[in-house]
Amino acid sequence: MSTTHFNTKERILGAAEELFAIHGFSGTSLRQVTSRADVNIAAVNYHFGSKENLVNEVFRRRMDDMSEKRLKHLVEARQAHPGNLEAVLRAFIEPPLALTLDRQHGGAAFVRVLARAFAEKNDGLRKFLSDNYGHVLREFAKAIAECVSGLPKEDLYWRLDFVAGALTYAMADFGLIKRPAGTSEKQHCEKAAQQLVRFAAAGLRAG
Amino acid sequence: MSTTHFNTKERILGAAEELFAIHGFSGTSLRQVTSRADVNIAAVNYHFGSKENLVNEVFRRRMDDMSEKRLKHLVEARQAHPGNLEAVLRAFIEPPLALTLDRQHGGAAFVRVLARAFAEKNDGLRKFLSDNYGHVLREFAKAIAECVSGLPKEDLYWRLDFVAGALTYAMADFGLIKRPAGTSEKQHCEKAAQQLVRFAAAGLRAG
DNA sequence: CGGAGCATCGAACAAGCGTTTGAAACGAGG
DNA sequence: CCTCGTTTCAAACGCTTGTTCGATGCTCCG
Repeated sequence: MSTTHFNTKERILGAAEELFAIHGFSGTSLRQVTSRADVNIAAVNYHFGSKENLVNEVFRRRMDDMSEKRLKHLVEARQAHPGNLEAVLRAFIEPPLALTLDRQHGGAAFVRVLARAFAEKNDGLRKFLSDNYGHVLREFAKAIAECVSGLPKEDLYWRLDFVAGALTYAMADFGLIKRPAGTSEKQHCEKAAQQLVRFAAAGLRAG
Repeated sequence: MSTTHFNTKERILGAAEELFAIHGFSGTSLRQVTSRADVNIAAVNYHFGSKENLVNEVFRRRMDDMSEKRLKHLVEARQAHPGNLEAVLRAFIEPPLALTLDRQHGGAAFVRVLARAFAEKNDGLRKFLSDNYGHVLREFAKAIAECVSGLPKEDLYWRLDFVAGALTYAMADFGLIKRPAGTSEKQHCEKAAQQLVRFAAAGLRAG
């Protein structure tokens, strides 16, 4: 069998993801991982070869899925609402934010792992991400440029970075905003997406 | 004497700051720190008591200064340009961005340490920051509310988080933007500030 | 000179780290 | 039934971690 939650490999990936989100990569020991996964310590090196390799696999498992979703949404958005900036931004913002809700499959933990990956000056990891998923960002840059006519390329790149930063913050719920008691997690996530789309659209259109 | 770069305590703080920026808190060993500071390993626990305490001191040394600068700029901005959103944003954005230039005193390293602090789920550290410097953020929230009339409090807080996220990203130069070959570091920093102020102002004013 | 007090030193501590080992358990196919 | 390849296991590997220790050097004051 391949991807049930009950084989050793998947259990290790899940536990590692959760612990990396909380304590960081170097702050998480393999013994913590294997203990949470209820698995022998030697299983990590048997299945993944090394700790560094485990880190990479934790990323690959989610990033592939997320990038695919983003690009699919982008295509749909450009067909359904040609030239509409908000639609493009939703395609960029909603897939990662939706992961926040995916508590069952551990997606919630992954968004923090992702945020952390950018803070860590881990060059190997950053190169891995840039090499494998950089084309997604470039695709969105093109789409946005078509929606905001007359925006110089330099300004566009600056603002795309700002949007990415704001998104990262929102995903990892750093900051001031905490989910109010009355609202569900789903509502909170939709609120975040809606707020960010409005903010980012206005920022990208700035004169 | 108190704050020269040549006594043991300051050398440790400086080395720790640089290494924390590169390898993170748990990724940096005290032996790396003391080796770079050219100091005996026991000096850390003698002067700071523990590694955790050293981390806090690394923050306190810079944050006090930065918060003071931000609030001072804010007061000046409100006097010189009452009701002007861009002026308020400059007071918020420029002090941390200016640290990027302060390579001589290690400020450049600190901005990365700061970015990392938010990614690390280190609750002790986050509480420390929120307790000691939360009032600064609240002060800016008030000032911005006065500049953008009719903006609901909820929207304001969301957008403040987005600005903070974008700023963090810009400071640590994650993202796409890299300094072009022809421009000085100072020019690049001013460009970042100008771009971010324009972007954030438009975002905050979004209808 | 002599002792007090602070700072620094090399050396050691127990604990935890990532990784490796060799043997035991397992299910499938001859 | 027995063997083969795969997976899991307890135990140990050598090494690094944060921290502590007692001794040594230093400076200042009586």
